[in-house]
Amino acid sequence: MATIRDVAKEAGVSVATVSRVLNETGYVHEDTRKRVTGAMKNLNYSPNEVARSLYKKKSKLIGLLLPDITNPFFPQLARGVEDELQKGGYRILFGNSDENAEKELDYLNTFIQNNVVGIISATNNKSKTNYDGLSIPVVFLDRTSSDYPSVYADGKEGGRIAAGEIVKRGSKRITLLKGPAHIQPALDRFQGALEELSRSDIDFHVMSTTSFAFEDAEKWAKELFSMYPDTDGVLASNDIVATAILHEALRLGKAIPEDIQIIGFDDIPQSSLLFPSLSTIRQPAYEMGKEAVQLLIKLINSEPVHQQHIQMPVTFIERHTTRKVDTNG
Amino acid sequence: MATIRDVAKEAGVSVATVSRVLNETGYVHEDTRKRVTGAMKNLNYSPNEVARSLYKKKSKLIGLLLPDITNPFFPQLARGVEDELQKGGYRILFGNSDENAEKELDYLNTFIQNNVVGIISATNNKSKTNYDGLSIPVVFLDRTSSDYPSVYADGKEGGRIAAGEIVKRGSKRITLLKGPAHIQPALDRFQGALEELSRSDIDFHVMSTTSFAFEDAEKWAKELFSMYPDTDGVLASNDIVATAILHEALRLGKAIPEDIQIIGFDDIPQSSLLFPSLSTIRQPAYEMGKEAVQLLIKLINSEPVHQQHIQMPVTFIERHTTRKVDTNG
DNA sequence: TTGTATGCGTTATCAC
DNA sequence: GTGATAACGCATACAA
Repeated sequence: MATIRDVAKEAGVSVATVSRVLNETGYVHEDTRKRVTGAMKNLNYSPNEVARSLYKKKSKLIGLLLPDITNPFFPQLARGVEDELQKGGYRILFGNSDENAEKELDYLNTFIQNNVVGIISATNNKSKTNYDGLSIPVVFLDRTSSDYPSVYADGKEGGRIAAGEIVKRGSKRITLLKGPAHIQPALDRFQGALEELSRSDIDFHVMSTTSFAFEDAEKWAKELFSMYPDTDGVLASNDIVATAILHEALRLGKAIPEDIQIIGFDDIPQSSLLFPSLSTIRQPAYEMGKEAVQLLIKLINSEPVHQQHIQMPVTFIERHTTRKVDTNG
Repeated sequence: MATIRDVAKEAGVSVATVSRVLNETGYVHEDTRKRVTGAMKNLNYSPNEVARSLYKKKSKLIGLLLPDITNPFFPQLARGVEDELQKGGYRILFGNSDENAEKELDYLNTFIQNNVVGIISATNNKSKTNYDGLSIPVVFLDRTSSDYPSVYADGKEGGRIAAGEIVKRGSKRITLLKGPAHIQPALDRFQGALEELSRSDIDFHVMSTTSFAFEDAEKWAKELFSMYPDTDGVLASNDIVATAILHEALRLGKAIPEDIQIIGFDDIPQSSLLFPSLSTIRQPAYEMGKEAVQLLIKLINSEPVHQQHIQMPVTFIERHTTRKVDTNG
């Protein structure tokens, strides 16, 4: 690896001059500028970001902390983050926390140790104390916070919409699935649905799905139909769980959406490829990622920020696990 | 942020001594060691990885380059990589290349500029020249290479198995889907299937699916059934495409697996949640990620490596888009 | 057993 | 316009 010194020697100038042409700071004669850029080309020079980072006490790195990239909701988020970050020349230091406070703290520390200039975190740990005392901006993604800037979907409204739509379409014995209690967005959508359901005259059960893991989804599905066999409407905690419910319902020979209606949450890409395709509440994951980055970059640059808390809209995606509203039963 | 100098002052020793206790190198009296660790605690000191990296010319960072984390096959890989890397205290600098040579080169450059000690790349670009002249170890993941260490599944064998199984189960008019020509693993599985099919007396068509994107999957599915409406067996280029085919077949009122058998490739997590659940050729993605890291770390440490090219086994996962072999038609 | 001094590759502050 | 040089935080060779 060629260093700035090598370039300086090759071009017959001082390192200061090389640095000037590199950063386009200060005056430098056109001729020498050419000699320098020529030397850079010759030596295939590119500046050492580490040295730069050490001196300036700031890098072009940001830390991205996700609960688990294996959950199909997060790749979308991550992609939004990356695409937007790339525009500003930032790079991603990446980690999965598994919603584990210790792992989270560990990653946070190494982010700091590597001079990241900002952090985007989508973890839902109670221990926000992990973030206190950080001298760099943090924005929470898919997570509300009064203390920190955040970008999140309107889960409560999503829950309300889902409940409203399923009731409007004629389900009478609804099962409401409650996601993990420690995950705020899951709680929000649950509470929204609960609120809306309570407002109606419909019977409903609440059942807890204490994880969003693929391996467990099937278990919840079987449990649901063994406990509430006459359910004719399911409000799932997310699309994974909804997929498993759909699978099990079909396996049991139920007609969808005639016997049972199902509404998911998230609108992960594969939901439209199910058969019948899954009606769901869409969160604009990719856009949320981008939004979070835009906010973070403003913060990094100490630009004025109008909104510290950005709530993104959710929408009902009507597909084929719900009946048409005209032909409701 | 406290520096080593602050700690030294607080403990009343020199920075060298602090460095010694930090790295457990050289002798240091127990008493002073305690004073130093105490001071570290007091000041909440943790070493600056950037300075360290600059001095030692090596970091605890590795670069991970994926085609697109949004493709459900890759999160598994990524997770395997991360989990294994974590054990060694390494962190991930992450990027998606979109199989775009320019983006790839861009990421590679910034990896180098940030002093990564190794790179794992799952891109399938022809331009392996991007990697020549790198002074750090690279291992290719999900990609064969004679020039570089690599970890990949036996795609050709997978293709053979898939073809063999669908023939054995009685499909007579098979459509073989060919993935993007520039993606070697897709080509391998195609060629394996082609080979096996050619060996039989079965009629078959070949149709190209030139991308693995969700948005296109539906298009391939419709195209397939409009071009080859009497197909009774589909060998899909991956599980996404298979999912779309299944969806379309069901939509057309075909009975699965009686009218059509479908076999996918990858065994992404959601495949088992489809209905009917998808028969597929499993690649051990998570394990492949781990394997790649183990190889990379040996390379980084200049340890002897028995196998530069690790081929992982693929297996047929029999689910419900294929008929039982006893009751074949 | 401990301290001093040097350098890792850059940028920025001064002189010239 | 350009060039020395100090400094960023750390690890090491060498002295003491």
